[in-house]
Amino acid sequence: MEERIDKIRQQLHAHSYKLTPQREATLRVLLENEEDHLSAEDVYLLVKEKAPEIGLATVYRTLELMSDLHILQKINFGDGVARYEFRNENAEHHHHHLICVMCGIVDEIHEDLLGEVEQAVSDKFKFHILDHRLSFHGICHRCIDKVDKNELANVRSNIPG
Amino acid sequence: MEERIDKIRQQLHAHSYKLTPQREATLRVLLENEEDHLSAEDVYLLVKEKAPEIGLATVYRTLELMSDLHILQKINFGDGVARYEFRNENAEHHHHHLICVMCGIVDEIHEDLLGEVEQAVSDKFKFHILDHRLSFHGICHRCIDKVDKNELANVRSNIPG
DNA sequence: GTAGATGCAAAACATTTGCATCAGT
DNA sequence: ACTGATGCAAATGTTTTGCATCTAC
Repeated sequence: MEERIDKIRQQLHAHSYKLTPQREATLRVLLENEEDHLSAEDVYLLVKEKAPEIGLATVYRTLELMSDLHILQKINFGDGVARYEFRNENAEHHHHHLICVMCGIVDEIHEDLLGEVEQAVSDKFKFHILDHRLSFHGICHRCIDKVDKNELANVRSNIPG
Repeated sequence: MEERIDKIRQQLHAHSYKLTPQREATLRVLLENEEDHLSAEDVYLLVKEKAPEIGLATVYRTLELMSDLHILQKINFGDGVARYEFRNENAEHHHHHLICVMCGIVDEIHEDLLGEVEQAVSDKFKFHILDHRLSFHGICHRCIDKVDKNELANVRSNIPG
């Protein structure tokens, strides 16, 4: 935790930005909830518990800055709010998501599934791929036993655009 | 074109909705621009040329209704606006997109690229897949010759969340 | 006539921006 | 003091909603 904060501090200083208390508090919230794909509003509410004077705009500006510096990745699951997660600087592309239409939980897949697919797309369409986005919408292992056939039609409508 | 309108009329009637002139005009705009992934605002401006009295809310309500009936698919490329395209009721899943970071054009891939990948994900994570979203961000064949190395760093920032 | 559909304006929502103030060097 | 960062409020942009009116059967 502390090493990661220190490393980000250095990255900020390298671009002559400061790691202010607000920025640090925001980053700590994200680090403590790394599994959760928080929205700006989520982060704001959690940061407010520790630093009640912080403003929503500062949270947005911090998230924006961290995204510009490639420390965070802004992601969009189609539900109308942006979410943020740490970038893995080793991975060439960002990872994939399993989104459960029953409980809404988002799991991550870190395997690179698309090597061959990218090659095929690149060849066939003469498209130079820089990155990709892949998500699966369905029912997670925690919910699969709770589902009956009648429900299936309804949960399908939880798949966003 | 007319057959497709007729078919949609029947689908609407089956749910006791009407194909009003406004809805028909909206659908015709979408049919005439099927390649273009129009936003609600885009549709509104185009419909207004034919039916100037139409309101933006009606366009939104029509797009929403068509999405509920699975006639349209609402999609989100992460640029802050929803876009709409016709669903292919034969295809099990929706198709994939190639998004050019230079010119912004969105091409479609209709091949099913993910059969094996889905099987692997399904087995490994015990996740029951209902649908997936896959998009590639990169440089299309029309732009590839225009790019030089200096630009590459800049266009990367056009990849959204 | 009744139920659904429309247009307009207002509201809602996420996000961004202007600006005066504040903090660290 | 200077530069960047903050908090607040106002502005923005997209989408939704309330409501009175209209339309089609």
